[in-house]
Amino acid sequence: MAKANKRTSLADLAKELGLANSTVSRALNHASDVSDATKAQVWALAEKLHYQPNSLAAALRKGRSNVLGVIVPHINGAFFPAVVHGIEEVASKAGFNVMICQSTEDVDREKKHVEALLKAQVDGILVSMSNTTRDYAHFERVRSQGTPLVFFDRMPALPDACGVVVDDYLGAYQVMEHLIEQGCRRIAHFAGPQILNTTYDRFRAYQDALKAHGIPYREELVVHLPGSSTTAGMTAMQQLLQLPERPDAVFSAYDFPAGGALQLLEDYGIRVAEDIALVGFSNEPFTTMIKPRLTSVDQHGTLMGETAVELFLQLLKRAEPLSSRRIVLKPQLVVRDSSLYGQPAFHKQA
Amino acid sequence: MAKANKRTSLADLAKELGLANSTVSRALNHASDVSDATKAQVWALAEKLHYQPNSLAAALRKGRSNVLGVIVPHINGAFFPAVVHGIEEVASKAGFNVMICQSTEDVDREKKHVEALLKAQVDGILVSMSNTTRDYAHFERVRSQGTPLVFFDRMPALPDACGVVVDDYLGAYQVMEHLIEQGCRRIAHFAGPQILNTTYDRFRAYQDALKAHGIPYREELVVHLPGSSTTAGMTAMQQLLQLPERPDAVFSAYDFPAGGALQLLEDYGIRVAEDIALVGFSNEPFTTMIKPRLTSVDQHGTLMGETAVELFLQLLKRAEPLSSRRIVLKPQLVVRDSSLYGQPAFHKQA
DNA sequence: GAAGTTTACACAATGGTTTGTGGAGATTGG
DNA sequence: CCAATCTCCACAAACCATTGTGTAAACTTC
Repeated sequence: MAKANKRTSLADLAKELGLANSTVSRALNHASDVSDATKAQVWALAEKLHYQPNSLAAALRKGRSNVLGVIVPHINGAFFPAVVHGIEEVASKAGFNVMICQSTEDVDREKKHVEALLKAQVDGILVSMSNTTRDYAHFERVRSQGTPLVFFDRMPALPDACGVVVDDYLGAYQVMEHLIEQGCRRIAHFAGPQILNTTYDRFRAYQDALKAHGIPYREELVVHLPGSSTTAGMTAMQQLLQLPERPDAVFSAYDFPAGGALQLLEDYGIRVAEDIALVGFSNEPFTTMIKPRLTSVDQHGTLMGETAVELFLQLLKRAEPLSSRRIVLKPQLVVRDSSLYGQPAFHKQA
Repeated sequence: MAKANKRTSLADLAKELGLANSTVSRALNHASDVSDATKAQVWALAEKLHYQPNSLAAALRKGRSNVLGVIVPHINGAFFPAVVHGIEEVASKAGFNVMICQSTEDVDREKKHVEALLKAQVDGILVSMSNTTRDYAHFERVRSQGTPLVFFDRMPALPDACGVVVDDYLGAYQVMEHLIEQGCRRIAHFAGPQILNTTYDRFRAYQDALKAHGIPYREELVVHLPGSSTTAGMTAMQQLLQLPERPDAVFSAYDFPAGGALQLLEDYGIRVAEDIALVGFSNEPFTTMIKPRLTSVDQHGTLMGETAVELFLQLLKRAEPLSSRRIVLKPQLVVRDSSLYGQPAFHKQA
């Protein structure tokens, strides 16, 4: 009665049955070249001994681990969790395990995680870049090894990069057209880090939309946020309120700062929607809970995660030089009370 | 100029340098029994050839994968993402990769994920049970294999189960005492599934607190939620409003239903806080964004994740029969406007 | 009934690393 | 100068499953 903690291996089954390892393996897997009788024997014993195949050994031999690596900047807010949700859903269905890492917006940790995932022989890596990533050498390494690499949401400006993003430019442009349609003319912008394609595109759309509608671009109406927190939005709003002339709308690159601005405006007795329109970006759950409900842009996080995995699966099939594919999802402008300029937003009747 | 896509292995280094595999291995690892000169040689060549150790092979040989499996019911809301955040943080720091799975509240998927993780030779499993889990055979299997098993938040009623939970009973009891202190006497409860220790404890505390303060328990004031959504809370509130006598407080086992109730009450012109106190549970981000701000209970999700990993690391060290340890975190009642019964909650000045 | 095909399995190599053992050469001590 | 000790490294087994090849026996076919 020793420890006997050792898991039963395929070889144990073989020895017990007087078969060769290969026969047992074939009996358990593709199962050609082995009689139904022995198949039954093998399966019965496997069941009885609680045999569990060792994925590591199989992966080592087959050169395929069925593990998918994922690197996200963080797991805060609603967006990235939604993406992870979608990723896990589809990956799991396709027989893949998901290894998750967060870079915490730190390129060094991002690099380390890439290394660790490659060492773990993952079959592919899904990554949304940190906002401190400047060079892409660590990503090049992945591709040069032949490991499928799929970006999502935040992707580098490389011509041959695969990924799935949402059309931030379009989403932001729609926001702007909506605001202009509402009669807003002094539209302010809370900008995110310009190094990221996402927030950069939102800013670009802000500028282009102004231009297209003959509205002059005023630098003083753009506040670069230090983060995406509520308080960041409050101080940004405070800054705007100190201008000689108040903006009549604010388009924030994130939802939480918009929420902060909303709170601050309330404290100042300035009525959101009636006096100043407010729009966020991301469609966080709280946007439907607050008063007035916040107009925002949905990024389809779950769909993005699902699509990213499907793209990965495609890359995995073809051993070809990984044709660069970029899938662009359409964002959805969700108009709610906060952007209906000039109209009383509170107590709108059902 | 063939494909040459093959990654360079330890054996390649050995051959190139005319050394034995063992020497190269020792040079790269603990590095005793090998001269500094050859160590340098090995490292130099490893660098030059971009050698990346194959974790799978190492894990297979060492019987240790440095992978931690995590099973969560889902990745929605703020709580579970926070836990995952904490888990990844500490696990990563300890040199572990994290494999994440969601059961989607489906015990069958939970079982499959347990199987998959064991096959993947994970060094331990962290799990928060699905609400459809009735028997714990699949968990017993894990422990019988000697794989450390740590529950978090939702754990089974087994005497020898390890895990980290928050004291839901205490949190809920504090909610009740707070409400009673505010003068509430007809306190309603939105109850979660009674199969889960968490929501069961919240309900139990609700009952006990009433009893302790000589307030009769009224069955009609308890609504069992079909889910934890906003709409679930709205219909539950609607149901309560049809009672001959209105409750003067609602303690919801989740935040979102409380938010839904708040919206419904507003539609009916019933003032939250003034006319009816409202308390949720989980301290979702939206609780601070809405008006009135929602009183809630913080579950310290991130801390829970961190603690769970630390508990796992302890279990991993000792090969002993895994002493059952249950770590209980203190929840934090966060009193905000919505529960200040009788007081006007809106426009409270700063 | 001989030649050719199929069936069902065994043998052995393979994947990449770790680790116990052993041994040649260099060093030290008496 | 010989024995004892150390250094530094090689050899080979082990981890566990997969897979190409080889080979008996059973079967088909004319």
